[in-house]
Amino acid sequence: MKKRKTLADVAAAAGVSKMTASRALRGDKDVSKANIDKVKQAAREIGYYGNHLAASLSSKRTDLIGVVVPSLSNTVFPQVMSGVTDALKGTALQPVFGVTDYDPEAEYTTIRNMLSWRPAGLIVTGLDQPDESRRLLADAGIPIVQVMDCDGDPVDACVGFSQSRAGHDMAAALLATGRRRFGYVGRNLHKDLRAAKRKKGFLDALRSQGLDFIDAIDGAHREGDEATLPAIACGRRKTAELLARQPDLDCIHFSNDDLAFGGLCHCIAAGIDVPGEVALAGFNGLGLLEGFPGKIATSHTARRAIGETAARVILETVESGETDSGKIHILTPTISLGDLAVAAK
Amino acid sequence: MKKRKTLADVAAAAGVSKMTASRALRGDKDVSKANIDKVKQAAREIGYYGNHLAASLSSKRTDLIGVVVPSLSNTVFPQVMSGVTDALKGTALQPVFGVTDYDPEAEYTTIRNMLSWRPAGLIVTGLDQPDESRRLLADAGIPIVQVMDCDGDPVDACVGFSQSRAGHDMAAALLATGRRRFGYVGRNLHKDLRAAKRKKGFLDALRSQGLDFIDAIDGAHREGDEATLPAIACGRRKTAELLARQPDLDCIHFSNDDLAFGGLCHCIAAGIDVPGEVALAGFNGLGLLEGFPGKIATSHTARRAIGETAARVILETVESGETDSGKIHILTPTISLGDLAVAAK
DNA sequence: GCCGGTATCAATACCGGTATCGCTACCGGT
DNA sequence: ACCGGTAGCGATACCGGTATTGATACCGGC
Repeated sequence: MKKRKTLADVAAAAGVSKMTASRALRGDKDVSKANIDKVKQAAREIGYYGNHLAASLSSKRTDLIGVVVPSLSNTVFPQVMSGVTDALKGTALQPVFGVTDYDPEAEYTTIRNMLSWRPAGLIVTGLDQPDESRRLLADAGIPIVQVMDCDGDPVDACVGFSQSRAGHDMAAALLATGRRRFGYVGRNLHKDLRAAKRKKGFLDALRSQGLDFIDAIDGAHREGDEATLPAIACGRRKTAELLARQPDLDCIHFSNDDLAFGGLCHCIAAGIDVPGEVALAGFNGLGLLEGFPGKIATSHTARRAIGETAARVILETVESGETDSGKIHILTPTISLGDLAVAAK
Repeated sequence: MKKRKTLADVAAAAGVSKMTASRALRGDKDVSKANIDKVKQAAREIGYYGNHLAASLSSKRTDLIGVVVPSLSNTVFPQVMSGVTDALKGTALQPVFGVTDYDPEAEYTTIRNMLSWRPAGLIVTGLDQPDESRRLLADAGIPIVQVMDCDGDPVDACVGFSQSRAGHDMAAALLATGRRRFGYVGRNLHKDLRAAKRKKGFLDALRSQGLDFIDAIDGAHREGDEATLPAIACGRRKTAELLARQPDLDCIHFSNDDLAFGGLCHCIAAGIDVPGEVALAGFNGLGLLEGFPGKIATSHTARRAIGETAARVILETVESGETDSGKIHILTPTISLGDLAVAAK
């Protein structure tokens, strides 16, 4: 294999100094048109493509934006990532993704690792990082945007919505349709803190009416198949379990739409009328539900927009050269009740 | 903001030279236990976390593996990414993702950009990069793994399956159940080359029996809503269109499961018996279909395993220090016909 | 014809690490 | 007591770019 081309090679080929070559390729001024052409031509001929490592080290700037998400299997996060990617398209900035698997330890490592690339900004999921991670973020000296949640104290900027209020509002909406006998199906709640917040918000609303979940499957146990089982299949199985124990529920709240859809699958298969006999409520408003004939209740969250806004916040902060981006952007989810509104008891 | 801590700061705090500090932190040998402790202690105290830019530039090695995928909205790719992430967990290597939106131009830019970070290896989707991109990959001097497809000539290694054979086999399986009047629904086929290959393979199998698609919606036109409409809703609408034009089809092949599921949604809503009146066949074997009561035919592709294998190939090549990883790994999809086998005419 | 100003380029000093090599001190063997 | 070997550490030279400063030539104005 031939040795990698360096800027010096380009400069030599073009008959100018390294510095002039560098300026020409970056579109800096102070280079004559003739030399710009010569350099670009030379670069193309020898197949030069630069070295970000050296460039960034030297200039103390990178065009990287770190994005830390907990998971790739929940489609919500790829959608946030899409939003970020889109918003950054056409700019000099470039996203780099990291996955934590809902593990705070892995999150700390990932953040640290990202910071060691000296990114221009960081987007991380959630507000509830452990102290150690928080300190890392706070001291990084770059714009930090925490997304998906706004119940708490952001390190810097924040784009999302109140998870607990989202849960609360959904409960209120369901209560308004006359439902009283609630069940809950969740998964990994010990790790998915935002889902836990929604559950809590939901529960608070129930309690304010003197109600409670009649039964709940959190899935904090049985790690094994939890991890491997696709969410929909998991939701289906757990719904079957729950309804076997409590056949007279009139509403089941799920921690998200995947599980809820699984629940719907069970009901269809078992011949249970939804929402006649039992109403199902998920969370997120996945595209999946849009095309599907049977409707369930859900909250539409603006994942894509959250990603886009987060990216834009960083972009603006970087461009304006400010130190503090510290704004809070709230994108409240909108509830849709599916066929439930019509079927209100 | 305080100035970023450098290795020199750590060294000073620990009372040793930069070099000793560097070695201690990296776990190199030739450092006394006492000094290792002192340095690590000092690093923790002042909150040092290294600078990958400098380290990589100096050592001429990075622990980055670039992963280039066409899209994040097709869940298949996040799944491949998940596989890569998992396989790399616990190793020194770290994935970096890039998205091309099925645009060859963007793909070229992304590859170039990734290479300029001097990654340890590259995973790219597909075999059909334009010449310019191919040359870039071939000359990079690092292990390259092309994934998801193996119809063609890989630059280096290759992990996937034959897209056209997959199409062919599905057609054969459907023909064996007695279906004869085929329709096709696809989306973005002008960009999604692999879906186009599957369609071609499918069509070849039909033609070998003297058959053809009676009607097909490719969706190469009407860019507008193509892009924004969720895949399932899109599949539903197009299926409605197709069946309106050709009510007597006995089988519709879709370019993937999302569209196929959309088709199923339409049939359910329209009261069309699946697979009694018309059989539906998708591609990928999404988890979505597993929990769902109504079954359609599909090919299960091992996305996760493809990601894992690709990562492992790079890992092994890097560790063994070989120049050429050049193996071809085939993970043939398995066809499941859903309720179709039973309902065979 | 002299002068300050501007356009263009080159030389030099880093950026923050790591590779390399040399030096010292100390070890056991004879 | 002498010697080769090795463990432990530090000085120095890079890695491949960019910021900065300095040098040169050429310009119009007086």
